[in-house]
Amino acid sequence: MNPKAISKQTLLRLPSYLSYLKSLPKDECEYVSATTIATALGLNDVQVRKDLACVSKKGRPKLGYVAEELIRDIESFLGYDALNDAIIVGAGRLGGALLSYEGFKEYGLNIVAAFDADESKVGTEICGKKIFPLSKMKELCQRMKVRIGIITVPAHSAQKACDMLVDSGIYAIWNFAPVHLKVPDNILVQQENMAASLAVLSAHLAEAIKNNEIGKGDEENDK
Amino acid sequence: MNPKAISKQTLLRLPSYLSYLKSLPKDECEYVSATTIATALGLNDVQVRKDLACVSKKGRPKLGYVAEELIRDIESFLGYDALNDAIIVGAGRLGGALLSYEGFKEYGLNIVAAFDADESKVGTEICGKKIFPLSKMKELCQRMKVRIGIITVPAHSAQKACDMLVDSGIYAIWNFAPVHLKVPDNILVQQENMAASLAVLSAHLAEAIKNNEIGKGDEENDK
DNA sequence: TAGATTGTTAATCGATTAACAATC
DNA sequence: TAGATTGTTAATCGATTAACAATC
Repeated sequence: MNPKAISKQTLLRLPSYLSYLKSLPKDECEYVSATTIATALGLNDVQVRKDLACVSKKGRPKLGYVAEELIRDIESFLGYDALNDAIIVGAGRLGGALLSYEGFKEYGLNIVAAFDADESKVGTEICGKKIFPLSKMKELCQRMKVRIGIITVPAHSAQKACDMLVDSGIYAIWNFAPVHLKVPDNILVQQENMAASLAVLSAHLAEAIKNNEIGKGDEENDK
Repeated sequence: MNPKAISKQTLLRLPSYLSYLKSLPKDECEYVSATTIATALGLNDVQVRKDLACVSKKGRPKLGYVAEELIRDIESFLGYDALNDAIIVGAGRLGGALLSYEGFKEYGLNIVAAFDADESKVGTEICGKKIFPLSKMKELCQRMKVRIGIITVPAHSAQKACDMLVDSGIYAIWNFAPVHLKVPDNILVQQENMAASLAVLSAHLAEAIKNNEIGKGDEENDK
């Protein structure tokens, strides 16, 4: 059914390629090789080549790939060239930060409004984007044909927010609450798991301290 | 050298177990089975059992694991019981949001200060935490024995921020900039890749639209 | 031509899942 | 005892890497 099924790993790596390619000086680098990309990002070159093969045209032996083309192909594959409207549920600190971050437009994400249960927030604006009561969610989503919902409410109300989004006809959810959401099969949930990242950091640090690889402070910098 | 090397995948799942366990009503659930956890989080039960075996005591057949004990063991394994001081480089929107999020303490992360190149921000406070000029970073890190640095600067200055952190004696870096950082071998970088999450969301959505699984809006809700 | 690079096929590696005996 | 659950060993699966012929 799906002719070129792409692995999740590959999908996760594409944005790094994109940002690397964009960081290259345009005039100097018409061609870029998989080996170059791999070295810059600390990856295996065959892996990069396979990833690129999923989304772009063939490279040319000895030269590599046309950088401009690669950028366009990755962007179009990831859907960054078409703007998707999204709403945020939870206009707290994190929600506010996301709401006011202009950079998401580069990724094809356009946050149009926020919703919050807190009546004192309703009616106010963050960066020109209005905060509405939860009761308005369904109507606004359907009228504006919003397909993406972002959850930035506390963990205990995340499932409720999720249910409301689903009921509003949302198709994909980006969840910042550290909770596993239960959704119908046809709804996509992308978990943004900061707690998990933090766990990796924290565990490595704990391990290093236990093994005396680092001191309790900066001793290794002294004598 | 490392007696019980734990897989990165396991490490990433531990926080979900923890948050699930904490969400259980204490009085009702003295014991919790791997099967229950697995079902709740949409995982395989053997996987949960193997993960738990890495960090906790044996479970009891027919009953499961003692919930309280599991919570303690995971927390201690992840180092959440010992508070680590951290600093943030970049006091913009995202940096400010992280700075003012109290919840990190639960994960053993204590953000003590922020640094920013913008002179107009220097001297101000966010949630009682001071913003310092970059020039003060090294001295403060060494004096307070800070081991974790968080990067929330724009992509183009992330490597510079990173170099400064390394020079300041930082041991682990949590990077929110969508850039691959070059660091010495002994420094741990944890990449928080929102662009990658967004890519997954965006690509699935683009695919679904192409396959006509969803309409251009809410038509499927009509007639 | 020689050499860097591509793309593909095969081998390796690691993680997940299945099967099953042991336990309470 | 019967049945739910554990922990372990073996099988499966998928992703990464190695090897190599093809290309410019």
